Amino acid sequence: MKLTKGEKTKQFIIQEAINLASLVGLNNLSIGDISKKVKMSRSGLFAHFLSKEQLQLELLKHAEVHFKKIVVEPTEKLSSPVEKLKLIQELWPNWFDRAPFEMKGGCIFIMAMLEFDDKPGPLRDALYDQQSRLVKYIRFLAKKAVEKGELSSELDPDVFSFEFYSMYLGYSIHKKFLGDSKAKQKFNRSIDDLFVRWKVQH
Amino acid sequence: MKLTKGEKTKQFIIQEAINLASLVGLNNLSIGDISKKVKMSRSGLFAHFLSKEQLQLELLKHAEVHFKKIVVEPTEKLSSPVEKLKLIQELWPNWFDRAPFEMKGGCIFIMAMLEFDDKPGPLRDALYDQQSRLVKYIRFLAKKAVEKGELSSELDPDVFSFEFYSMYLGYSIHKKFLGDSKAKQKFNRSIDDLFVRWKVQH
DNA sequence: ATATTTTAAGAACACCCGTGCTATTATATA
DNA sequence: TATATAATAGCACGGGTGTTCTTAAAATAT
Repeated sequence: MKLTKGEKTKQFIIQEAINLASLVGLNNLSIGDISKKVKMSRSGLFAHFLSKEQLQLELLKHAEVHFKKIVVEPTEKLSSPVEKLKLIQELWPNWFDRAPFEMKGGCIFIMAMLEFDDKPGPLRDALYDQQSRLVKYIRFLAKKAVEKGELSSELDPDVFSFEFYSMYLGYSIHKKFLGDSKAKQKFNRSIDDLFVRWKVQH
Repeated sequence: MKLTKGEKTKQFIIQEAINLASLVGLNNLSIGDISKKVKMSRSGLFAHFLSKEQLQLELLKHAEVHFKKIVVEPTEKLSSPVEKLKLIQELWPNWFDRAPFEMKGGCIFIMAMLEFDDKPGPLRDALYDQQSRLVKYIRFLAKKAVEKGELSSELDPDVFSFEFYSMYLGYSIHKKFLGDSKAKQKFNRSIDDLFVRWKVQH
């Protein structure tokens, strides 16, 4: 399939904009800043999108597509729920490093959640949708693992997904803001422990 | 001690501004918005601060003072490290509800960390300072608890504080953004479990 | 009651914002 | 290669930004 020039530059804009958004947030992102980055006029860039909100939405969708591709879809080849969860554990931190766009500022979703939690609209809806789906998926896997006897029947899948998700948040903050070089190590220790704790006794 | 009129309105400004900042973030906070809220002119309000950055710093400091008063200082009366940690567990979620200012948007520190993690300056420094001190305090208590034999000697205080802090982050996101009404319950289940896990066997 | 200092408002500053309109240039198609 | 279409730039708009300076009013001290 051949991309028209417009489509090509649009993709380029999106990649650069995502990088910028991971630094300043989706909301603080300004069309002027992006246009400087891609060396276009504000109006020329703007013509690719119907509005700023539309631009933000496209960035979010674009990031989501790659998030799925990088951390969720690989798990579909595995049959064991626990193995799936362990693959997520491996792929989730630094997932953005494997994406075709840069994300120097860290995970764009976390910042976006805080930016939009008091700002109703299509952006918050889309973000809520994808993040709650992710949490639900983790919970689903935990539940399946219990059913299959891979994890203890005393495990509450709701609490499991809460802890798993929390650890990722903690990892992000520790690594990015607190500058903790052992953040990933601690993340893995904590998740590993989560599995050990709820392992069925043999 | 008698407050001059200027000091009184300044305090009022700070309270209203913190409330606003918890909704939109410290960075997106605009002097125009605050002035509308307190029904003053932009310049009249501005005169109370040397710059916007100074205003942001004062908001951060003000919030910190009350955070300490509400969740840290009460623990100083207790002698047992584990009891101190359990009191933090109780006071940390919704600490802002007990503060003299409103914080409708949730914990201001979490949002600020994400806003400023790529923005070097005095604000990031102050924030880094207070948050890392908090993590260190939790780690210190965990270490003391191990030394006193209240927690297992196999516990790594570094991982303990990582998990404790992560759970608070998870609690905030689950409650505020994901609208999880059981967020606090899950937070407590997880922290309780943290203590059970590392309890010394009797 | 008067003098002085503090507090607030008003207007103006240069700058950035998202967006619409118009003209020009580059591309794709015949 | 000529023509139709798509992509981009330029300009202008109303409005918001932090900040400064000048001026009037209000609070405080004498």
